[in-house]
Amino acid sequence: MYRELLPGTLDLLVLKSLAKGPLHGYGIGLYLRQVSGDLLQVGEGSLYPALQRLVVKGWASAKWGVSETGRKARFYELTGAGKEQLASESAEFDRMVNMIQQILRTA
Amino acid sequence: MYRELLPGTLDLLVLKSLAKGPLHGYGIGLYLRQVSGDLLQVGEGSLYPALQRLVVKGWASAKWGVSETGRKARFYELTGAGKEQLASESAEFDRMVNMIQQILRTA
DNA sequence: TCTCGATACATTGATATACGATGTATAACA
DNA sequence: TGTTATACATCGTATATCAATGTATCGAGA
Repeated sequence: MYRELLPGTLDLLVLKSLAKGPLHGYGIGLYLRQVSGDLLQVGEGSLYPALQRLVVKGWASAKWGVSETGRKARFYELTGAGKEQLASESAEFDRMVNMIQQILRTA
Repeated sequence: MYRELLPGTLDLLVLKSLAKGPLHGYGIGLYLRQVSGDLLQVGEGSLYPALQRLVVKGWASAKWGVSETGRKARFYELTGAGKEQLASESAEFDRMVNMIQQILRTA
């Protein structure tokens, strides 16, 4: 079983990470770790494939740049379609969760 | 992408379905469909493997019986470990969801 | 100056999951 | 008699996550 993460939610979390502006992969990992209070530690073997998926689907674009620390880094940025995807996938997630929690709470 | 179901939650939903008493596979499918207001339609190709998993892990036991309609049917029942699993997995799900929703709602 | 830790990229292989398609069989009912 | 609903199950495919591994660079401190 997958433990670290609720399966199927990684792409959504990455989309959200990019919502405030471009970030490189490593930065996304740090961001998620930070906003989750160290609960989420997304491995690179999960994160980079996820970023590839977003680019392939046209939800993010990637370009090389220089990180805050002066290092070469690949920056990912949400496209217009990516912003729409974030909104709809987020709503869908809430819908799913509400349904499941309702079932779990029925006596 | 998986659409019908939030991945990783099927076993939890099946455990919950069995919480009120023994059920056969077909009955679980009907139950989930009913309590979700027709939103959830778990296919048999998902459901039966899930039941096998629960049995293998010792969370459910299976025995042949006769259904309400007089048909031969395999009834699944929660074990003690299964009840514990339902409780802990349910709590874990809530924990995960809270974390994700908190992240999604940060400005 | 050399080494080490942190930063940053990425791939590979193992494992698990979900789903559509398919196949079997029986009971009830029209 | 045939059709629908019930009930079991498996197979192949697509997808996802994760652990492990590999490469390279930068800055700080020994």
